[in-house]
Order: sequence, then structure tokens, then C-alpha cells
Amino acid sequence: MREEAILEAAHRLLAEKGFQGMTMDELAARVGIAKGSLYQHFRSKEELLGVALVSFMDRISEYVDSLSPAQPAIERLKQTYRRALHLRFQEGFPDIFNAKSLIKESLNQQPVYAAAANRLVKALAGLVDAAKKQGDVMQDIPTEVLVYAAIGRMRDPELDPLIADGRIQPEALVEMLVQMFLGGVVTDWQRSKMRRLPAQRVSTAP
Amino acid sequence: MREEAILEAAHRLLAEKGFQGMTMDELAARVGIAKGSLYQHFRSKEELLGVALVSFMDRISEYVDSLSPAQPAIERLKQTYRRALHLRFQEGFPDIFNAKSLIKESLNQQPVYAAAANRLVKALAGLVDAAKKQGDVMQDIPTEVLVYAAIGRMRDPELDPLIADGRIQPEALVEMLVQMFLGGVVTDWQRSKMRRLPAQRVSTAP
DNA sequence: GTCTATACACCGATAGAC
DNA sequence: GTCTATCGGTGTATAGAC
Repeated sequence: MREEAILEAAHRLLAEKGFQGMTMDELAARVGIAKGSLYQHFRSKEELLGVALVSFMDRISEYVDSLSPAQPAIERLKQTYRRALHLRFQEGFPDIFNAKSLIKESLNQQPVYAAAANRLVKALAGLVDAAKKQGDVMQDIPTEVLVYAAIGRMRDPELDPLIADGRIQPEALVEMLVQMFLGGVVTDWQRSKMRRLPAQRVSTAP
Repeated sequence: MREEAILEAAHRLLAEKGFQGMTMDELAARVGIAKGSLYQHFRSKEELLGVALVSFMDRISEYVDSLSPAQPAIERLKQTYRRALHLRFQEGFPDIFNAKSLIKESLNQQPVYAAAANRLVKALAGLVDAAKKQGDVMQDIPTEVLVYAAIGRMRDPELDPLIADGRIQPEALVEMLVQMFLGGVVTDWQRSKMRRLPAQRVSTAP
């Protein structure tokens, strides 16, 4: 399908340059069609962004759903994080949630986008909640904070210099990131000194 | 000084919309001067970006230098992270290192930018190395990976939805982020099961 | 559906008066 | 130095032929 080719090119371009940096000219050139033809498939650049993000988020949601529930949730969480990091280093990872962005409003007006975002957050929250119940994730950080932090860590654009300059291999970096996210950076001794956080509530989505 | 006002407005605008999204029209409007006048202080938008990032990075570097060396390095690291998070929630946190960006080259051609970036990385690396020597930070993650991860976590744009929707207070979130970055998210029991990483080397900067 | 051509708006940067 | 006015280039979107 032609639209799939457009979406894949858009996905890469979005990860590279962001929404503002991606131009319809360059996108058309990469796909190998005329710029005007893009508008036969998508009504606007913003709609194109929405559809591209949906297809990307669905890939992760489907991956979560594909994992066997027999596995401990913490393992599924770890696998999902690894999977997202591999996607990120292979193809890039677009800016899925950008609250302050100029385009947030137009994205939220696209029902398919809102649905896909909700599905992804729910899938990850399910993993986190299950891992908490199984005693593998700390209780004192609210699930929603963990979920958004996890999504942020899948993207982590600040790590690009290390990769781009060839100073570390992506495979090695993936395992370090897994350990940092799940286990933190301090030693056991130092960790035992950290005090528990007071219970905090996160209000539900508006 | 007029230039300080421009830089402060630019700093906020960059954090909100990024380099591409910031326009000289809007910047001039926020400062309250005409667009043409901007070019009396900065030769181009790219130069303006460079100077704005320098002043921002220097604030963090100076904060690190201001901390008493009598304190354990892990405490100084924690304080620096808290300080950066407060900056981030109050004023925003610009995209300091964006390797894939279109403007990376022009930034690296500005000696003041390269010097400030180097100073910031060195300051944080000093803290991390000292904390490692004092036995408070795990040895099996290279210092440079920790430094870039820390910078990324100071920015963490994916957390904005929680704040923007008023679902959690920034002060509460700061402490959660500190705990997550330093201590990770898993329980003690689960953490004891994580295997140590093989020793990895990160090659020096080119 | 795909193309070329073009309309229309915006943005970075400059010119020139005050 | 600051202003207004404007140039040149670029980007989104559309029109119309094939």
C-alpha cells in the first residue's frame, strides 16, 4: 500500500527532525512521489502526524499484548522497554506526547490518536500495576508517573550523541538503560539509606 | 541589559517550542521590541540559540561549582538534579544536545557553545566519578552514559502532560524523579536478582 | 491517483529613516 | 539602537491537466 510507505518515511523523518523540521517536500522526495500526491492520502500535515503516531503507538501496544501473561509483569515490562529501545536505535522514536507543543490540540482532536494514546498508556499501566502487586515494583511512585517516565526513557534523545559519535554500541547501551531505569544508579548501600516517599496521589485524566 | 531580556525570553520559548518552533516574530513580541532590533544584538537565529544555550548550561555548571566539596558527591549530584528539575518546571529546559538536529553543526562551530557544553559535561562527570569512588554510584555504568542520562532526565519532556493537566504537583514529582533516577523503580528483592553488567568501555570524545 | 504549476502565508534577514 | 517596510526564500495546501 502506498499509504504504508508514506507512514514509514514519515515515522523516520519525525524521529529525525520532529514535526516542525519535517517538510512535505522532503517526505514526498523520500517516498518518491510528488508533494501534491501526499494530499490524496492525508488531508493535512497534522493529520498525517496523527496517523503516523497512531501506527507507531499501536506497534508497542500490540507488543505488550503479545507477551505471555504467564511471565512476571516485571519481565514483560523489561522486554517492552528493550523492544522500544531497539526500535529507537533502529528507526528513531517520535515525540509521542508533547504537551506544550503547538500541535497538541489538533492531535487531541483526532479521535484515533486519543484512542491509541489511551491504549498505550493503559497497556503500560497494566504492566506496572501487575508488577506492583507481584512485589517487584516500588509502591511509592504512582503508576501514571512510572508510565510517563517509561515512555520518556524509551525516547531519551540526549543519548544520541554517544551513538552518533560511535562511542558506544547500541546493544551495550540498551542493557545499561534497562539497569538504570529499573535498578537505578546508586549502590545497595546508598539505596538502603534512601527514605520512602510519602504516599502521593495522581488525579485521574481529565 | 536588553540582551539578557532577549535571552530569557528565548530560553522560555526554546523550551516550549524548540528551535524550529520559535520564531523571531514571537520572540520580539515577548521581549517587546521590533523584530529587526533583535539583529542588532545577535547576527542570526542560530547564533542566538547558541548564546541562549550557553547561558543556560553555565547556570547549571556554576551551581555544581558552588556546592561545597565537603558534601558527599552523591548528595551534590542529587542537589544538582533537584535544582535542574526546579528550573525545568519553572522555566522549561531547552534541548541542549540534539545530535540529529539540523543545527548541530552550526552549534558546534560556535566555540562558546562547545566550551560551555564541555564544561557542563565535565562538571557532571566529576560528580559522578567522585560518587563512584566514594562507593555510592554503581561502577558498571560508564560515567559518560550516566552524565548524558542525567541531562536527559533533567529535561524529560514526556512528563509535561502530568503537569499541564494539573494531575500532580511539581514539588511532589521532583522527589519521585530523584528516587527513580538514583534508586530505580524495582523493589530490593527484585534488585538483588539483577545481574551485574559486563564491563563496558566508552571511547573518548572525538 | 499522480503529476506540474501556483496561490498564499510565514519566516529570517536586511535597508533605511529617525 | 529602535523602528517600519520590505526582500527573498520556503513551506503548506490547492487547482487543474493527464
